Amino acid sequence: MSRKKTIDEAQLFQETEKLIMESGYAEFHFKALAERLGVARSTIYNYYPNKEELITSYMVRLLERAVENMDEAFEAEYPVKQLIRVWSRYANMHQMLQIMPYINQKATPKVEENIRVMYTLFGEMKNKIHHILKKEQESGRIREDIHMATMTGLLMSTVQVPVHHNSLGQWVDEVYDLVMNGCKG
Amino acid sequence: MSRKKTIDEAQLFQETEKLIMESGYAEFHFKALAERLGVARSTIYNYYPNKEELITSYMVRLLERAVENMDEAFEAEYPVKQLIRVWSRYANMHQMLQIMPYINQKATPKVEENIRVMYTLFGEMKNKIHHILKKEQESGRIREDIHMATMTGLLMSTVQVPVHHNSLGQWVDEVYDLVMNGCKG
DNA sequence: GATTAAAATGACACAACTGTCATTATGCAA
DNA sequence: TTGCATAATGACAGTTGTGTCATTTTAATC
Repeated sequence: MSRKKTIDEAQLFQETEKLIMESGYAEFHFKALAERLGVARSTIYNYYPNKEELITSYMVRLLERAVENMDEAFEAEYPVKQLIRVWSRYANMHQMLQIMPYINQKATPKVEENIRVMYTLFGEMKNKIHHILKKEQESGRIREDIHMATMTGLLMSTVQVPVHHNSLGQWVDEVYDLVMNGCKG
Repeated sequence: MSRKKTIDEAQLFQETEKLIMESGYAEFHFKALAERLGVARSTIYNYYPNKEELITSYMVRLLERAVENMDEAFEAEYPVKQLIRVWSRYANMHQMLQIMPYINQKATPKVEENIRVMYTLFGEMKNKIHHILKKEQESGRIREDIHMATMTGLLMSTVQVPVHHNSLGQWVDEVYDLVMNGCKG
């Protein structure tokens, strides 16, 4: 019964990410999005009432997946290395998250709700990293004379290190080596 | 002769930075800027023809100063530590630079020129870091088995590590320790 | 106090995105 | 094939920032 939909949420999310990655958040508006999807701008309003809800919904989904994937690190042989690997796999997520300050976070109640959920997920991520580092400290593989917050911060900042190698594996190897052993000759 | 100016470039730059730091680039427009400066919006057009030229001019000035200040690291006893110190001193500069993708870089020829200058200055910064690391390698204080680009990247990414301590000095101590010696227990 | 050069201002036309809604199109089912 | 539910659409009004310019204000000088 009734008419078929021409787009779905998956396409919406996909084009949202592509648009933002290619053109930045300033270029992210329903006019540009509609063009890429091949539908009229007003069609998108049947799916999301405004761009803030669309983008934050997408971010929540990204974060949820990332949080799930971090559990791999708990079971890995070298948890910290696995952490860096998972972390780097979500490099574009980090790029997406950087646009948060530019989002009108009070656009609608739903947007505020999404932002709250995102902060909760951030907290979970930090907790997981914290747990892993703590566990590594207890088994003596990580030093205990540096504030945990500084180590967590350094670990999380490694996603900003540009990938110069052909394979992500090499990047992970080098960064892990540096994080664990430092630059000292 | 003639009328006195009510604002100058210094005020313009100061309020520009404050506005962006407090409200983000999306809120940076001449209407908001004029309100903070206590002048009419059109007044600002007597100083800069558009916001892109204003913001990029300011960034060029910031970068120039940062590049100058990096020379301190060459003469310091612990060059890498000094590098981290100078680097961290310009934390708000890094925050400012993050808005670059949101600037309409083709707004006017002058904006394009400013962007070019900025890239040149970036190059200089990278060169200086490179030189310092190279020199440290030669004196055996830094290992040589990791790609220079990865080490430079890690060093530069440390500005993202949040400052948890009361004093910036403690932050520098810990980050330097981690960068040099790693997390290994 | 009149003159004048430079600065400040408000109004105007313009451009771009937003959100809504009445209308039109589609596809299934009776 | 007709009826109906749902999706898509285009047009419209509203909002906000942009850039210009004729006019007004200011202060130094004559």
